[in-house]
Amino acid sequence: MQATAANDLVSPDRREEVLAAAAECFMRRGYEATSMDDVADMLGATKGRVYHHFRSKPELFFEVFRRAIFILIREAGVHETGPGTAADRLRRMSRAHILCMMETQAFQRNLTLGVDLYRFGETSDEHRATLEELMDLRRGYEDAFRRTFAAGAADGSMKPLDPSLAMRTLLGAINWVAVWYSPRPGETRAHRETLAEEIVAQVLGGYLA
Amino acid sequence: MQATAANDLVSPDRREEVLAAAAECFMRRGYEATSMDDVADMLGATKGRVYHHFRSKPELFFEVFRRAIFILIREAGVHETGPGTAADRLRRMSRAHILCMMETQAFQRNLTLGVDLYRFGETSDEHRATLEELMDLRRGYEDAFRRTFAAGAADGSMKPLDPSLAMRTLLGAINWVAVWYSPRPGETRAHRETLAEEIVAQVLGGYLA
DNA sequence: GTCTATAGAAAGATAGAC
DNA sequence: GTCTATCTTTCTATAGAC
Repeated sequence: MQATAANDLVSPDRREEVLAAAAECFMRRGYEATSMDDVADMLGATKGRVYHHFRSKPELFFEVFRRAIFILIREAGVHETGPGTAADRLRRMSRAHILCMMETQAFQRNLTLGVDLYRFGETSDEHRATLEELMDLRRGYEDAFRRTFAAGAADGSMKPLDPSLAMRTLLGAINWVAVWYSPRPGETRAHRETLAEEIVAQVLGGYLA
Repeated sequence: MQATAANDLVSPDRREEVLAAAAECFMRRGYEATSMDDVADMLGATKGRVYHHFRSKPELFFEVFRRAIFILIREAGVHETGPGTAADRLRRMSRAHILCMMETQAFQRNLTLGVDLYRFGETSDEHRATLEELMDLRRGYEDAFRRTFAAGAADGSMKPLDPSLAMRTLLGAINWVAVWYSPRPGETRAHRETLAEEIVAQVLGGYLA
């Protein structure tokens, strides 16, 4: 169908714009404090446009969340398999994770918010199912770090620490980048990569054998 | 005045109850998602009680925030001065910080929320001044870690790393405890201390000379 | 010091024009 | 596909009884 083909080209981009605006708003003000009007304002539009692409505010948030975790899996998670020792692989995973925190900050900050919603939120059955699915995605991503810590203990490249605890302290340190980082004017990718390397060097030092 | 003396004994406790309930609510649902009715419900009371002790919702939040940072300064910040090398002092500071994250979790989670409010929030002049003051308190606390990293480079007990970056990665790792930690039934102080020691051992490893 | 009742503002969501 | 107008609910905050 030609109409569908056209939509595949045009509609996703418009939808994408709404999504990016929502991520930015959620990051700035938080999920609850962000109104649908805020998202629309950021686009220079009105609510009508937002509601045309997303049924409700929770669904808008879920899409932002899903996007954030997909980016992490694609950019960092993939390095779980690769050459070298477990320590080498963990270094590549951490480096990529940090760059994601810096370059898709608006999306990534929402991962933390999502956890809160999940742990304490009173949501409908439908939304709860979606949250469950999203949390599974996040857990799966975290498992890659857990497994790599275990692999490091096995291949001798890393200290034999509790893999779950190590995963949490490592992810804490590098997730926090999304909290304090803000790009300097004129900053290049090379600057961010240098910064990421420094952080990795500091953080991973404690886990290496 | 006897009335005042009585208030000094009674009123603060009632106020304290409201404060603790607010911290708990803010942690569970976040600041914006928490209504004054939610806080009252947690007390088995109505809004009237909350508004009797706190003029507005922001002021309630500010008090929670202030309490959180005071606890950190009192419990962890004080260890900046003490015996041993800078590494020894940083160990004691981190250990105490982690225990605060576990034992006053409800209060501590709000420190992160406060940062968001400050970075992007559109607040009144009065509230902005208060936020400025609270952020100075937080900055001052962070400076203790920064200074101790610098002292560690000077006395040779720690690697000569960028103190600001090291402070951020360390605090990221140990702040994250408040995000993932949840107390097990029957857990004792001794359990938490053991856990805190493990985390400190893992995290500080990378910074030691 | 706490409650009930309510005013006033803001937000999520929908209907229908264009 | 986007806008205007509006319905409905929810929330902050206050007034006044007890």
